[in-house]
Amino acid sequence: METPIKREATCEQELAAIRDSLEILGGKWKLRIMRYLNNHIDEKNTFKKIQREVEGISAKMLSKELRELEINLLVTRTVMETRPVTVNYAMTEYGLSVFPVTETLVDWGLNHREKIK
Amino acid sequence: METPIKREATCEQELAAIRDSLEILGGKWKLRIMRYLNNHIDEKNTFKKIQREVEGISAKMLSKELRELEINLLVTRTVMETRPVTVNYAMTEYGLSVFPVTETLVDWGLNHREKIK
DNA sequence: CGGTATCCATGTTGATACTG
DNA sequence: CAGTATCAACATGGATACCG
Repeated sequence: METPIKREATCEQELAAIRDSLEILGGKWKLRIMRYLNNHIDEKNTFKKIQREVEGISAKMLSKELRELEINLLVTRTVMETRPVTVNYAMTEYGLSVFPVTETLVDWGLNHREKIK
Repeated sequence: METPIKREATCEQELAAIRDSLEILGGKWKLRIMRYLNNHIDEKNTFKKIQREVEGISAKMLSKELRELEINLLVTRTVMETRPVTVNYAMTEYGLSVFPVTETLVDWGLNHREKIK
């Protein structure tokens, strides 16, 4: 179990933290990619396969988004020495930590839809 | 106390709910405006005053964002019959429900910054 | 005061073609 | 297969001027 950390943050730091979170959760594709990977944990998820299954994404965007997810330690990239080469992507343990956050967004969003209808 | 509601949602509905949440939390200004209003509950928060205090926002954007917040029932707009007319904005009770959600974004963001540094 | 209208700079995304 | 390069389209936001 993790040690609970007492945090103090200024208003500006909080806004920066929110920006950081939204940079990952707020874009058009990152969450879709991560949700796909998370629902296909036991499979080999190659670049092509992800592109087929994440509806509408271009190679350019998929490449860019996967690179950013990797830099943020949310996703691993593994080059398989097949012929031709394939590359495998998977969520990291740490990456799974985004899903509880998205749950709160889902809950608020569903409730909000009820509220304003 | 509210009745807990058991929700079932498809993947697409969940993504739509997240989009709804992010439309409000994810933009550049809405959260700053709401945080400002929430920290100045006992004051008259006129258009001009908000524009002065929310750093860098233009009248165009402030007008647009406030209108969207009002439509989403997060903020009230009250025209005061002073001369000249002033308009007063305030968080609604319901609007306060965004702050627990932002807290989870702050927590994840702060933790993430530690993680990747 | 509380906005709206207009025009413009910028960044983000898509389409297509191409490479190792 | 797994990308990159290039160009075009579009959305977002800012600056300025103006109105009731």
